Amino acid sequence: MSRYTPAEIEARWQQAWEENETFKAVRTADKPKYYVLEMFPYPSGRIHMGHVRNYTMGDVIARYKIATGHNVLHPMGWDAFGMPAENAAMAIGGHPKDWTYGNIADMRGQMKPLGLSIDWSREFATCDPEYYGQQQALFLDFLEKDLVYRKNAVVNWDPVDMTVLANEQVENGRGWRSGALVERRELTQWFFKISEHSEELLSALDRLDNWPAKVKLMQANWIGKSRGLQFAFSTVDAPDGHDRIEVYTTRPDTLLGASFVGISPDHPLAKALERENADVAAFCAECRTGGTTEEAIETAEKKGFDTGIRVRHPFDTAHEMPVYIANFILMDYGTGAIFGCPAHDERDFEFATKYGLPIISTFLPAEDSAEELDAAYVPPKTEKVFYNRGFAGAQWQTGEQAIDAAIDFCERAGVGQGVTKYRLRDWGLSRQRYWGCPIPVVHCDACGVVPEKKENLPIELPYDVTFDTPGNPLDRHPTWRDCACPACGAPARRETDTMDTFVDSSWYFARFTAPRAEAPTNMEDAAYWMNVDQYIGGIEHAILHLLYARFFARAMHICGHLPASAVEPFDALFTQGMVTHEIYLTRDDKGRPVYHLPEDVTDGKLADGTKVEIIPSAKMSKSKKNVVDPLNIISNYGADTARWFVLSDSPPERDVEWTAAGAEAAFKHLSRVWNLSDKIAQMDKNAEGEGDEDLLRAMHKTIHDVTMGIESFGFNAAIAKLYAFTATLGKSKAGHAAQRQAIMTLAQLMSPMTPHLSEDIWAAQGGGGMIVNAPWPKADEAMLIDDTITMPIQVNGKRRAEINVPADMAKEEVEKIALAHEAVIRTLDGATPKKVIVVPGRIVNVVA
RNA sequence: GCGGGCGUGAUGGAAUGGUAGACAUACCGGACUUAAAAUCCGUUGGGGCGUAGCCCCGUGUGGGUUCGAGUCCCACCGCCCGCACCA
Repeated sequence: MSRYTPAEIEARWQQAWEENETFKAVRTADKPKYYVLEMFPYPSGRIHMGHVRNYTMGDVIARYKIATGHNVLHPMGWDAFGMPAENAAMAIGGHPKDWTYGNIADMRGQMKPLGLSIDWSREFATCDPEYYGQQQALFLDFLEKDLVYRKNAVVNWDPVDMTVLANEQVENGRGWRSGALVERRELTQWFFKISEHSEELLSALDRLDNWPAKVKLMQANWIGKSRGLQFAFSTVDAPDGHDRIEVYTTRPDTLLGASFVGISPDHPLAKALERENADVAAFCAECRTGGTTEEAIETAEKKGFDTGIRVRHPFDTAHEMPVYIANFILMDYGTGAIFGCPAHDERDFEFATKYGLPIISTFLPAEDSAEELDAAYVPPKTEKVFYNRGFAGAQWQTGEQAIDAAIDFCERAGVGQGVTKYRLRDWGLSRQRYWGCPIPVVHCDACGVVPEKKENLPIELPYDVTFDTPGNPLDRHPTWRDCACPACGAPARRETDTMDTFVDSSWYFARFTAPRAEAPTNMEDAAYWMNVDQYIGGIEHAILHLLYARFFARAMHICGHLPASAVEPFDALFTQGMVTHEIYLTRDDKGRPVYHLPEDVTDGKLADGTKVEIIPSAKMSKSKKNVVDPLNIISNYGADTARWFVLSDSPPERDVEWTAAGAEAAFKHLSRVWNLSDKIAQMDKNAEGEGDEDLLRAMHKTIHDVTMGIESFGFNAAIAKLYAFTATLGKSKAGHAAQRQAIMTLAQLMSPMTPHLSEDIWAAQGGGGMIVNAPWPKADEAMLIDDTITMPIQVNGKRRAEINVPADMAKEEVEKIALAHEAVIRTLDGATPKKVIVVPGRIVNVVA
């Protein structure tokens, strides 16, 4: 008897697919198209189990769609610009370009043995000049259509290394290399006008029926549409030009409870005061340390500085309130100034308590509630409360009603107007780094900022740069910056900032439809292949990447690079979970953890018998030594085993824990299937047997269940059905013809997950051609219906018995049989049933 | 701090509001073997009783809706993801 030898089988079929160009995406009129895309990888140099899981899921869909008669586009590329390449150059020397392309070659070599159905002829990397040159062309088109502009924005500044830091490079408010306290500093930067599209990006979410609800909700909250009142306080004793402070509030119903005004340290008034008052300057400088992330700002201790300036309450000019500079107010949202109502906002309450400010309620839980509060009273906006200081007179109403009433009242009183605002900010794309797409503009002393001419694209990165000092090597390069002004021809300077890598990943899906086109896209190809029918990636991209890509598709349409039908580029989205692994650790004499590799641990012990602590289900990370290399799994068990396992144990949207035992079990199962096929192939071709009908019924049910499983991303459930059917087939005594039909169908149903094994079985059974080209099996509806069914019988919701009845039995008949059941009579104990609920084909519930 | 998600046996998980624990792992038992491995078969949520059977409890905690809740609603606890310069 022969054995299952994946190494030999997999190499053979991969070669066959390649020779036949099986996965080359072609446009033909006779078939519908299907575009399946997994979020392309960053070329770190090693593939990991997360990649295997991501690409296997896409591959299952791609192969299933090939089998169901589609022209499938399933491409692969590399998100190749970014900081790690520069970090590597700083840490170990070498050049980011060499490092990146070396990693791409390595990873391609590691990916090919997985047997993915990828059209490799479309491969590109975002650091290819052919790609980023087209991206520069897009930038120039965006500039022409007024979709991009320049303004000041803050960055993290490391005062020791004299360089801009990414948020990731700021650790606890300090630079990761220098350890210096990070400061916020303003630079002039390029911005995409994404916020102009806020309403459209928000309302279009409703049409994305095949996106996870949670992603749409996160995007909607991120865009953050709100209705509120914008008005001004008039100031007392403020510097010239600051006689008003504009404020935006979503809770104008609390305006009569205002007790202070807060402004951002970056507010124009704060800046004016800073220039003339050393104490203010010191406070603002303190506020500007510690990184630019919203998280850092909002979790920092709330601090305020009383400017001594007062404002008059618009509805009671005798009521003067202090103006504080406060570190938790963001200049980017609203007007950069707020009024504080401590009674109905927890943060304001904390602030007022700290600085001894009055706490004035505008509504209370009840008419006779005490006005003194020991905490902010913040009920849901839909709850009815009693307004003791409302604008529509004292009365009961919900917050929602009161807000509308307040806006209305204020507008009529001439205090501001109702406005709609969005939290979404414009997308800053400038990066002060080398390894990115150069921004194709020139700075000329006479002409100002001038776009580069399209015929000069791509503006290529120079190769001769060094990374021995922090900062952007393009700034230090002796000649690269020097150029002629495209407008006047005078000597000018090239912009040295490069683009955010999110720009690269915001249109690569469109480029895949015509990767060698002389323009960013070819409209014919884009019209045929777009949209991406199924996009698959991690939930961590739920907001930024997906929002930017949606904006880019709109912008590309405006510039004529995508059809109108492609402004929502991803028809269906699936967010998959991570691959995790246990962490094994012991403690050193100071109690610090010492991590151990999985292969050094047996039965929870090290070789010397020391017991290890086990942390279950942790994200794979090199420093925790819990990384499993897919290449080891492939060389031990084959790609089909790795693919089968990552799909089998957990639902795709959840994390899956990699276990050695699970991988072993997957391999055993595939061996079992292979042996089963081998046994059937050796059977007498004319052999008759028993139970052909039962086997074929089980087969058709399996076809149905697995098809549903694949279509609904229930891969783990589909695999459970395949396990069960394998067991059924293994035990079957059916004749050769039925068994052959069963094993070939099993191979087909498994083929999206285990394509090599399936091809081999197909060939061994004389299937003819390759299984990858065979049409997907169809379940015979007549074979799915059972004549009799088992119905559980509940008494008061608890299961007490079950009965076997014909599937089409009338309700009354079922009820009669149920009530006559011995266990039901016993449980009722003489009581008369009040009601009997019969759910046909499902369940009977007797209510006593 | 803000936004989103998740929580079911020893473990990963299954379950259109309708028999909780499919399928797999692990454990235990059996067959085969001189033995082991491999392979095959079987048992296994917890507790109890008069043990061919029956009863009670059970899906993070506490409430609620329903004939019926793992599933829907509210509150709490724990963990995970994102927070605009990580990709």
